Amino acid sequence: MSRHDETTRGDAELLQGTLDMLILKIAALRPIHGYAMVQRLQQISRDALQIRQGSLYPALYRLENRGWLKAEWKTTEGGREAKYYSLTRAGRRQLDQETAGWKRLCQAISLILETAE
Amino acid sequence: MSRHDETTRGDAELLQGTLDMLILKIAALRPIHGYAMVQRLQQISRDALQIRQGSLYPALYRLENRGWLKAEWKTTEGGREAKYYSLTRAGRRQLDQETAGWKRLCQAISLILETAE
DNA sequence: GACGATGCCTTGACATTCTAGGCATCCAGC
DNA sequence: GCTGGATGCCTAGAATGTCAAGGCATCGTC
Repeated sequence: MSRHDETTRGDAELLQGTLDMLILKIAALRPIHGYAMVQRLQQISRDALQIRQGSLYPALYRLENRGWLKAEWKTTEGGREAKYYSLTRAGRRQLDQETAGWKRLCQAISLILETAE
Repeated sequence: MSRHDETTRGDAELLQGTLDMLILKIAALRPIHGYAMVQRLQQISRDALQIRQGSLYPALYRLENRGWLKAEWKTTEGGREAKYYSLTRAGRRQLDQETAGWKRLCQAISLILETAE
């Protein structure tokens, strides 16, 4: 996936506030570097989610700064240096909290959307 | 509900991008004025959603400007003048579209969150 | 040696939401 | 008659997060 792919279309935007949760979740599965996160998220969501690098890296920086992620340079299978992110204990808590909040909001919005009359 | 109630607590934030959809939905049920929207949304969502007036009114202005809502001054049951909003045809389309997008995103995020291993 | 994929990053614009106020009217209670 | 709360509208400014659009370096392949 080259840089040009990500600039071709503008749909598939995500909801502001969910990106952190998604990143934390992906990092919780196993340590992973940024570039791979994009692909993994896209793959799991069956192309419904398309995270931009311009959104991802600032978010990673933010999450690391808040102590929810920790980074470590390692070598990929491809033999390159990459920054692997994994969850801290606080990150785990944060993920749980955000997940709970997400579900609450989801339910609330469903209540609204399904109101007839 | 006075202004002071809404400044006392800071939780129950909503996701950026969902407010427009919620407003359109509420207005689709029946013409309604801004002040009542807040109460209605809170009531239907069982207090899970708390819309701030400072978010609401700019949003109403935005939606009206885009041709999705139309406003009309009428008298409330309480005998006051209030601005009643209702959906335009384009607003109806927009609501359907946003609802579909919301469901798609919801599903995508669920896929991520429910990924084990 | 050009091009695509892999990897990282930054800058600036943009939109949306929140904070924190303001204003006017009406009614109930003291 | 006055005060405070509820009903209704609105705004300015800050904070935040995302996006667009670039840049850089390395590697492999044609």
